[in-house]
Amino acid sequence: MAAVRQISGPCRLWPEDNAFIRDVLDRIGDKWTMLTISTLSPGSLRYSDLQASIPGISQRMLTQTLKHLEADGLITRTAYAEVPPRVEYELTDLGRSLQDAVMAMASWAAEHHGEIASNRASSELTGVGRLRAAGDAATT
Amino acid sequence: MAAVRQISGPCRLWPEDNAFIRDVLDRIGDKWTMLTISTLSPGSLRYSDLQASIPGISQRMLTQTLKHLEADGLITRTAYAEVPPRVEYELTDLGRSLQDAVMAMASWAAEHHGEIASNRASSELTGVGRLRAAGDAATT
DNA sequence: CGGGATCCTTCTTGATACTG
DNA sequence: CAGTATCAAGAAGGATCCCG
Repeated sequence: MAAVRQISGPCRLWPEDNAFIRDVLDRIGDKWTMLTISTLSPGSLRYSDLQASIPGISQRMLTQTLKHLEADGLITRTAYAEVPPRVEYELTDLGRSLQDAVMAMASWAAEHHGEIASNRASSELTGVGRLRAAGDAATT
Repeated sequence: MAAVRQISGPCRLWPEDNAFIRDVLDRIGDKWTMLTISTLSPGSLRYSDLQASIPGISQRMLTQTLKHLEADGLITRTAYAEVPPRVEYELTDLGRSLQDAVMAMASWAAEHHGEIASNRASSELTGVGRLRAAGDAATT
């Protein structure tokens, strides 16, 4: 019922139902989630492999991200009761379907991050998008 | 030079350059940014229109988001020195190029948020992706 | 090896009040 | 109308220590 109803307007995508976008975004829009998904794209990986593949992540965030993804049904967690504990994580079909979107974002990021960087540098100089006025006065 | 170099591997997308992704993601991965971009998709809008179109946003976040987007060169800000101040925001070409990626995410979200929701509900019951053990154990 | 539980610091965000 | 300036609450994240 609350689906993507057909809007008669021009290009109006999400009427007033921004809700579900924010909901989904709050999960997969997070950087670690994105990186985790992309890292799992090639195939299943173990906890330590993931941690190694995602440089800046802490085990706290990795664990949390992994659990969220598992709870959302985007990945599966398989624990092998071996002597040296081994746990493998793998994308589910649902998770794989997200890959495309993630790739789109990633590709865009790869293609334009240079442009964005220079834009930011410029506005930094011209003071265009200047913000940070509040709390900046911590001259104490 | 740090672009999407061709990797010879299987599906390896981002070598060890997760950096730029996180960088871009930190800006456009944010929910307000996504919503703002999508809201501006149809065409230019004024500040108040944007605020009205994005229900939960506070003027602080709207202003901040708008400035970030402007600084990144994703939108343009045009102020008309009229008696009732009027400022219009519009996507730039760069901003429009992001639309696709945003749409991809949005579409995916629209298509699967229901599925995700039920998955989450299930794991909530089965305790699969259960986290929040800390402080939760007030069962003493 | 794979986490679970904690502590503590920083960043983010919302509510509010004021201005050109 | 279109922001700007502050403040305080809360969430997010990192570093640690510990266990099975």
